[in-house]
Amino acid sequence: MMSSHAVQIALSAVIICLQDNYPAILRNSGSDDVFADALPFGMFNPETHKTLEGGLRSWVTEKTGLSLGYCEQLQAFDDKSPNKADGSLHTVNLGYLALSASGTGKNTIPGNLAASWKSWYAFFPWEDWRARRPEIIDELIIPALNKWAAHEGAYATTEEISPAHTRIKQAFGFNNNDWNDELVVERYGLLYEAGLVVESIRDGNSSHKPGNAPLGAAMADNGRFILATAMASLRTRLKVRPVIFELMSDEFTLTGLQQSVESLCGRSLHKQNFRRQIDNANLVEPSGTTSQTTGGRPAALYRFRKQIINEYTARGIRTGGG
Amino acid sequence: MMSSHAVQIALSAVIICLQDNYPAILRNSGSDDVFADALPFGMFNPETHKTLEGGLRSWVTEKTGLSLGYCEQLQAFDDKSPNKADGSLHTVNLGYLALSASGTGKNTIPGNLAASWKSWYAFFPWEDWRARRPEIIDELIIPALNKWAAHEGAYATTEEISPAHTRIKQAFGFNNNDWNDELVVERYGLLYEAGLVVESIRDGNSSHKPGNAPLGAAMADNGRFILATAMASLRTRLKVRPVIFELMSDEFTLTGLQQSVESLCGRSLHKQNFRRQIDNANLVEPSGTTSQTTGGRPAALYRFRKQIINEYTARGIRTGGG
DNA sequence: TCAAAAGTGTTATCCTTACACCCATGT
DNA sequence: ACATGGGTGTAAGGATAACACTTTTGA
Repeated sequence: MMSSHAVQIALSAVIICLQDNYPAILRNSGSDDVFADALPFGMFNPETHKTLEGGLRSWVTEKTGLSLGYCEQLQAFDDKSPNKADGSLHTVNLGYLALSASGTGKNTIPGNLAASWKSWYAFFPWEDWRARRPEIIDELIIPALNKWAAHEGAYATTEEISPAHTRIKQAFGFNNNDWNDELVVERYGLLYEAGLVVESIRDGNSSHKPGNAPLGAAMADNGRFILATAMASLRTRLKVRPVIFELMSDEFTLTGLQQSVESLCGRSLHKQNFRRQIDNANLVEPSGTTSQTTGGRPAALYRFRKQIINEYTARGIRTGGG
Repeated sequence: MMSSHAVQIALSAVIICLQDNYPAILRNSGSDDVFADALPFGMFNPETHKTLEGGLRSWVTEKTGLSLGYCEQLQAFDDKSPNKADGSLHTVNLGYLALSASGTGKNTIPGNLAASWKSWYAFFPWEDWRARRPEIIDELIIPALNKWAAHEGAYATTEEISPAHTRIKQAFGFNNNDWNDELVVERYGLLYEAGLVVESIRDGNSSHKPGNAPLGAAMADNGRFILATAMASLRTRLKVRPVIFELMSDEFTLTGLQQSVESLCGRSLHKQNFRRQIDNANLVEPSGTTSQTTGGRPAALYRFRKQIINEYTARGIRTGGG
């Protein structure tokens, strides 16, 4: 007899690698509709998998051939999709963040798979501030959110700012200079609640008029929410642990390192200060060789000083300011 | 037919409140052996519970009568206990951290329950540095760990420090001054691996000779590991978000606030700098009244400025230095 | 009057931020 | 020569860490 507590656990993976100028995630593209993109996942099998993370690693290797380095559990996510009536088990989504290092062929996946890399900014265009404050924010997002908040916060007094407006300001910044790159989940959550992303309409959250502009590419199930969590986690982690090197090739230029960090946190950084940070933290050492492929003066190549882990708990990279 | 992927999810809660001078957790004390203390939990029921956190809140309210404030999912934990052969479902433990505010009667739980509060330092005596560096570290822990590491790291060259020794130094501090209060999991993990806590012997991790001194009170299953995760999370969170006020009464003195923070991070803080922190951060406002119960000069009472959340993303409390 | 705890003022130091400038290579 | 990107030095500002000292109560 089936216990009323029986569920199954889907181990969903946000697998990230760095491509030319943006972080990319591995996604399955099965169907043909707007929800075509889905996070790859495998079911946890308690009989064959000793641990949850072990289960994840085993299906990733099996299905994609990628060998994962850094791997971190994100959270267990509620399945918000309506219950299937076919008696199949309720599924709980356990999200993981995994990093795949750059390097010759390391990120290639077999051609026969319906999986491929896609820029994470395709799903979150408002998160990329490297060139400028994205137009989509002022042209579409803020007006639509304010409209929603005005409706939502009708009960707020005129003196106090409504809770909804507060959330908007916190998430998207009070002014141009206080954008917080870590609030990815808060921002997506607002857009979802306000009915501005396609997933929100799909899930029957239709008490709000759907915006007619699609804000970023959608994903199946709660894939985009899990991705938002992964982005936030990585952007946070980056600043306190040297995880960036899990994504780099063995050798890299300082500018290359800086661009990688920038692509992850979606902001451009101050060159000199970035270099001093790296220098002070003793995170890298020169490999002795140079790269001539950068266009101007040849750049010295560096590698990660793995020994730093033996010296003290290695810190990450500060990205404050610009 | 039972799917091979079927599991059940136990929602385990680390419920924390502040008692006189230490943080306390709610624990069930059922049996009579060393593993008597267990984290309270309830099974997730997908038919009645809409969400995972909802499921947790509902059984906590039902069984304990406590109304939870802040609640945060920690992680899904592997069940390390050997599989039962009785065909019952494999259980995955989903850990939560929940805070219960102080105040008249707010933390009282019905007398008919086999649950009660217990200092978290009973389980982790080496984590309380408020009075001094705990003797247990130098008298028992470090010698035992070094013995284990010497055995473990036999392959290390004489020039390089062995990985095991590195982990010990990182977790317990290179010297007296660089204790990192957030590394609770790393420290417990080391003790577990080295066979120095009773749980490690119980779980059959007996390749190492068991130490004959019990290091802290044990817990059933992986309860102590989950508790370690909760402590680490709270100590980290404390410094970036104003969660401390979820544990305080409505009104408090600055010294009371400081002692609460100290009890959580297990370190004593510099009074003047603590006050300046609080002042600069605009976290509290005077209530206008004073408390005469503190022994010396009456102390002004303060309350949390809830509006701060409307002004910007409120920060937490720095605890760096001493 | 003295112990005990509350509360204030000031200074040295370091890290962050920002600016201005020089160097080596390809075209 | 000049454009392009690599690389360095130095100064202003703010937060942190540490210091010494005064005030108000109860016993």
